Amino acid sequence: MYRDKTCGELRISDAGQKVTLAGWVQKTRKMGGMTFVDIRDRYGITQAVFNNEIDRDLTDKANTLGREYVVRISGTVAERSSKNPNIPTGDIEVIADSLEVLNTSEIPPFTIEDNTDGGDDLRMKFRYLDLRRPCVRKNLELRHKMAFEIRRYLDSEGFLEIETPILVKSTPEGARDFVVPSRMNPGEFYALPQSPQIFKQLLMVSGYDRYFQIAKCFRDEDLRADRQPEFTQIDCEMSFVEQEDVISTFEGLVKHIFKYVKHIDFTEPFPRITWADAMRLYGSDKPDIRFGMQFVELNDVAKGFGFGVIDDAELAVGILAEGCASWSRKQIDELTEFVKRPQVGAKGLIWVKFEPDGSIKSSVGKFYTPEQLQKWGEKAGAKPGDLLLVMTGDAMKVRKQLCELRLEMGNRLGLRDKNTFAPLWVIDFPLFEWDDETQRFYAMHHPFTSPNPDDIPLLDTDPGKVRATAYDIVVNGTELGGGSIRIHNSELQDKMFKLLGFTPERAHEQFGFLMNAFKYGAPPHGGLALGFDRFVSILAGLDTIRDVIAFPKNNSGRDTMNESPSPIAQEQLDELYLDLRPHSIKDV
RNA sequence: GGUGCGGUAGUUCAGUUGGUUAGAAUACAUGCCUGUCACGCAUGGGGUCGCGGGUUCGAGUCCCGUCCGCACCGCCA
Repeated sequence: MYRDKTCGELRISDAGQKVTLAGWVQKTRKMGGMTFVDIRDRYGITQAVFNNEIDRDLTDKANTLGREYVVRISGTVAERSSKNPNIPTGDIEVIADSLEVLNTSEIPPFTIEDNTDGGDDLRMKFRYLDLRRPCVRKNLELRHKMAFEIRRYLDSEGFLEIETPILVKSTPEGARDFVVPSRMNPGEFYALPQSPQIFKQLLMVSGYDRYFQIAKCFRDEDLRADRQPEFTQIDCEMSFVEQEDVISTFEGLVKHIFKYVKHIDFTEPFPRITWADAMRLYGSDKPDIRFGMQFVELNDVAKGFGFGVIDDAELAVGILAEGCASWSRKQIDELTEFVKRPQVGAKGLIWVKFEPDGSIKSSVGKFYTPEQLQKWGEKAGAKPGDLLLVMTGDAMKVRKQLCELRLEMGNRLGLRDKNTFAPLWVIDFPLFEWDDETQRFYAMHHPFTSPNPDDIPLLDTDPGKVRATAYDIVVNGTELGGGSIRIHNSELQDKMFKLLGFTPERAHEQFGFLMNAFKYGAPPHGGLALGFDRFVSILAGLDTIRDVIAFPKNNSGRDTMNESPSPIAQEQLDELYLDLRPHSIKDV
């Protein structure tokens, strides 16, 4: 046995005990004839002390230790004469009587502590050192704990965890596939799954009426702070259920996680909002409802007074920032600059200040009388001291732009606290999304999503108005997951494929096996998938999912630690019947 | 595919209008220090200013190109 205690467990009650610890040297502090060595492992940090007056050779040896040396130290636990209240082991120290260097270490390129001096780039290159830092380790511990509680909850609800293949069939719809050449089938390719969607539906046909999987998924699209090329979903499917059953089961899961992992009890049902209302009130299908500031539509009180910017726009819509009438010209100019950035793309920003003395100041004072602006204020519920920010334009566009401004205001006013969690369901998504470029409908969720039964007649007359039986769960403005009730009737499925522009041949080629399966008694079914990495990062209070993944990829999909992706040998290419055409790659 | 920001010591950064030997902190090394825990004090070593080209008497600084990183838009059923 290398050790009999960890570096995190010794307390004052252990004083007098003889112990052996093993770990990494966090820091040495030499105080003349006395040397303190902080030794660290997964569990914590314990101070060992060496004293010239007790053992000169041993103290000399301790003085040769460098950062991140791996050591084994034996000694006696003793109460410290000066305690450190900042660490759990701060009441004690180990008076060393032996020291063994198990391994030396080069000087690490950054400090192994929460407040590291290393930048992101360097930390990723030396990720195995970065993972030694307690704050990164805590994220992975949280991830483990959540995965454990997810399994515990779903098991108690009768779900079976079933693995589905990683080498699957490529489908053209949806995200770009990662593909894998098949050596045994020259010229043919597998794809890595974007999700286990079709397999889980087949499992329903097979009668496994409650399935889940903590599943790796792959999408070959550009990355973001919250998007990795490979990521993990909590993927679930249930048979003989309606939307309400799925929602209540997974609301239960989310509540269970908050309760047992974060010790937060949600006693009330999560709020629900229709997609149409979410767009109208927040300009987003994933609203952050930690704060209000809902949109106020001003067409009826602002149009028709000869101000072109508003008269010519489809929609004038604003948000009320309570107590912000005192904001300076400079602060408001910053907001204007913010909405004019190309990423937001607005032309400008109209502001109206309802001063505490009852007067009104505004950027559109030339066009509107105070009485007219007062009407705006009434519509928005403005009180003296409030600031109304208004944008105009094409309805869908201006809502998106105002959404950005609303979130920015939330940030500036400190209304987006990381320790506050505001989940909600967004329901009644549209079934289709019209694409101007290709002049056709696309499935907003996926082509297996069932239309709302009430809207089925509209499929033939006005497909754009058809609502789907689809739902998303949103927490703090992040889409945590979504799902739908699926189509289990092959006639309806045929109709869907037709509306989506599939020829019967192509539908058969792509999804024939699913269509065949549906001929043999498919039960009504539906499900949902939660983004596991996002779920962990939300609970960890992080903006990026990178820090809850042990070995993440960077912005360009590269792993800078192992330098992947990388070229492969000509022999490997030959074996796979691949011809790279180097010139065309260079030209790209 | 696009926009923005960044790349200077092991690390994090500063570097003015283009001008003397490119600095600070930290890390590292050496010495002193017996209760430190962000220990302290002293001394020291450490630079392809991402790379390539250009302008100039002179470039870390200006221009062009390029590579890399981060954030975002497009994209992500």
